[in-house]
Parts: sequence; C-alpha cells; structure tokens
Amino acid sequence: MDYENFSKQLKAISDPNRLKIVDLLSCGTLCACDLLEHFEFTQPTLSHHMKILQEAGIVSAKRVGKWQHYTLETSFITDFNKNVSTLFENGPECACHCKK
Amino acid sequence: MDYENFSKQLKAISDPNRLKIVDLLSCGTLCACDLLEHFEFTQPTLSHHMKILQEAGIVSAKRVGKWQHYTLETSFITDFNKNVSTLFENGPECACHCKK
DNA sequence: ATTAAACATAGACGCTTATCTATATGAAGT
DNA sequence: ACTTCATATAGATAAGCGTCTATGTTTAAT
Repeated sequence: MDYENFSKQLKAISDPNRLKIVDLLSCGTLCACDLLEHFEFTQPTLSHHMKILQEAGIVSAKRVGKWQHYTLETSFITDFNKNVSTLFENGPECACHCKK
Repeated sequence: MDYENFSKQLKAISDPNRLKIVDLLSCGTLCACDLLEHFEFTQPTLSHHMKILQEAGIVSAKRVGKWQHYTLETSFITDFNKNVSTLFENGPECACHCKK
C-alpha cells in the first residue's frame, strides 16, 4: 500500500477542528459561513483548514454567488475505508510478505 | 463524538513510517530489531515511534529477555473503525444535529 | 461608483514533530 | 566481573503546523 498517500489523507483529517468539519459535511453540503458558526477560530483559519481538506481530495468546493459550497468527496470515503482495511488486515499487500 | 481523542489516534498513525509499523504488526507480534530491518532510520527513531504508538493505545509492549515484543491492540482497531463510521455517516451523533 | 458581504492570501509567531548523535540501562553470555 | 546485544533516554536541530492580524479579491446590492 502507498503509505505516503494514506499518510497525507490521515494528516489532513487528524486535526480536531478538521474532524469536526468533516463530521458536519457528512450530513450534506455547507458554505464557509455556516461552518464557521460551529467554531471559535477566525475566518482565515477556516479558510486554511478548507484548503488543506481540498488539497487532500477530502472536500470539493463550488462557488455559488458569494458563497463557497463545500461537499465531502465520496471517492475519498471509499478510498479511505479501503486503506484502513488494507492496513489492519493481514492481506496479500501486507508489508511483512508472510503468507497467512 | 470525541474529536480530541480520535485526533490523537489519527495523529499517531498519520506518519508514513508508523503506518508501515502498524501494517507490519497486523500480521502478528514483532520485536524492535525485526521491525527496524524494514526501515532506513536509526534505532532511537524507531524507539520514539513505538513510544508514540504505545501512548496512543495502538500497540502494547512486553519484554521477553532482551527483546521488546510489540503487538497491535485489537481494542484500538475496533475503536478506530467505530470512530470512522461515526465520522462519515449521518448518524444521531453528528455535529450538525439534523434529523435525517 | 460605492459599499458591504463572503472568502482568500500574506506574513508572523509559538508550538510540535521527526530525525539525528551521544549516552544510559538492562539482560544474557563468557 | 566484563562484555555484548537490545532497547531507552537526553538533548539538539530543522521542518511543519495551527493560529492570529492585516489586507486583497470577488460578488452583489444600493
């Protein structure tokens, strides 16, 4: 498995605030101002977090008028779940190369 | 859900080298010297990574003679999988508090 | 055209992290 | 007792991260 790539996904969501953002988006699309209401930090900080989530392929953005609409990437979820399975299970891709 | 706690688990495995360590341990118990053979870094660096994995409850250690035997904590795997489900699914614990 | 609202970018600051070298500890064999 | 092997600890360093303030950009409304 590609540890570097999986590592990037994990690092992107391993911040407690970004975890909450993903959790909020798991219910559906939200704009930045709606997201911001759930946090104590400033608007530029949210912008920074959203950029990280986008660059990791976790979230996609679409401008609608003045608003940025953020949506969870379903491809990320399936990819992530696949990586988790590969990591914990003793499969043929395991780094130990043992034949269980 | 407890974002702080889940964040600690994620940060502990979000290093590519520690991902590989977990992947290696998913096949069974290994000692430090066996693990070290799979990496380029030094022994103190491995010791550092193992400490982080232990403190996160991901790995347990047991001394057998001169060797430290490391084992993946099954409780971590179930806990982790549970957290992942809660995060991505639109459940009653979701931060948005919407009733889907 | 101005203004206001929503969001992004730039730069700075303090804290954390991954790695190293050097050294300590602890168990086992001679 | 001394040495050797396996592992841990200490301290240093460089890079990365989360946050802030200040400012820029873009869209829409007046």
